[in-house]
Amino acid sequence: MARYSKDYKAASRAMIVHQAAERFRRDGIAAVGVRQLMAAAGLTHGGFYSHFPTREELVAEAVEQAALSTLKYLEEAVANASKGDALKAIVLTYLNTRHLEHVDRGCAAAALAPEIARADVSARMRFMAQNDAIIGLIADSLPAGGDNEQRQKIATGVFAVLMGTLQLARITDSDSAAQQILMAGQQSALIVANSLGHLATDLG
Amino acid sequence: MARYSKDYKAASRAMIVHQAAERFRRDGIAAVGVRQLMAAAGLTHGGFYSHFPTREELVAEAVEQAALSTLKYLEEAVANASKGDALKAIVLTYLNTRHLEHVDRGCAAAALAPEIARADVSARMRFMAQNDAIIGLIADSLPAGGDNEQRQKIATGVFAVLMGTLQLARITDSDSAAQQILMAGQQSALIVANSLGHLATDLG
DNA sequence: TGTACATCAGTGAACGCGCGTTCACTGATGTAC
DNA sequence: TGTACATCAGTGAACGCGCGTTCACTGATGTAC
Repeated sequence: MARYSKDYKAASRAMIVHQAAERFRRDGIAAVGVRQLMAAAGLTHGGFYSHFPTREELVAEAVEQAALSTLKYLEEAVANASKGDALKAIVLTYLNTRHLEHVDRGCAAAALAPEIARADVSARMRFMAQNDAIIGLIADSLPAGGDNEQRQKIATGVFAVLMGTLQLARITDSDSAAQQILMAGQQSALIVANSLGHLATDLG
Repeated sequence: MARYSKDYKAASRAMIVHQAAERFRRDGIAAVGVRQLMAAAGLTHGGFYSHFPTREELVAEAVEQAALSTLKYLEEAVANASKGDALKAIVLTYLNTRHLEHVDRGCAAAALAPEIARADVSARMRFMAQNDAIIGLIADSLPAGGDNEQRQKIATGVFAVLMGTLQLARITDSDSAAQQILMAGQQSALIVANSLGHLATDLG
């Protein structure tokens, strides 16, 4: 691409965001510096501030993009699933060995949720917009039943199981323990999803 | 306490671990330096290495202690609950506004799971031992039914909902949205717990 | 087409700062006689 | 009881290093004529 073509700088910027989205998920947001990131994008660090006003702004953008790519990945899984199997497709796409092992390409929430909670308000809001879309996709994939509010609650619960399960499985040192955790999460996610239409459990 | 009494140095060490357990949860493990930690414990940084061989060793110990204190807190909630309400007590103790707001005193998994997954093997194993005890407490609090293996799976799923829900609720900028997430998590956790004895949902 | 100049994406030295870790030291407390 | 010495928890300067950020500069590409 020509250095002065309309898209040249945009491509550099996209590369920086792409590398950040991967490395933040792999190493943690706090552990990745501007220099390493620019080097990973094939650039030197000095140019960073012609693309982003601050490192924080890149964090917001990278986290948003990471969440967006998980949304797209799950949408694809749903599109490829046979009718009625959308939810099962989401659960098995999210809770499997490949996703367990590829933190850097996986769900931003699973890799970074507590760190995102400590980020500035703009990063949190941009992340949440994408993550709410994921929860919306889950809501649309639930079995029939319930009003919109109830479906939203159940979808939120399903996502919490998925994310929490993946995080737990990533902490263990044993492959077999990780597999057992993944299977527990699969079962629990489907239990929550299939509860729609049963009597709601009341905390009374 | 006398400077040369048997417990003097042990008390300093305990103070360092205590401060680390709080600050790691509040700010993230990577964001807390040895100097700030020693200052918070009322000491200067040079003495750190007469207590711990490396910062990593403190991380392992602080994370273990943080998880242990959550275990004790939940055990107390169970002990104070009327018979048959143990699980409900755990869910309402874990998913409430107080816990949401007090990251520094709360569940280590909810505050740090992805960072713990990146820590060295000793930290991960020591954390997991305590966290498995929490899951064991949940298993013991489930309604009757199921074999041990099934109860363990369900307890793992319940914990994943609890942890995942708290993390999601902490990301939002809005109190009311956080409350809605907490309520969704409460409902989902109880749905998973009460599934014991129903027909297991199969992934077939 | 060839030359002069403007543009601007990217470079790399430099800023002050905090990191994890080491180490010679201080000085209060303990023990020996 | 008083003095001399040993112990050792804690101190703070110093090490090399990477951080986020700034800025004067480079040099390839573009435009004007």
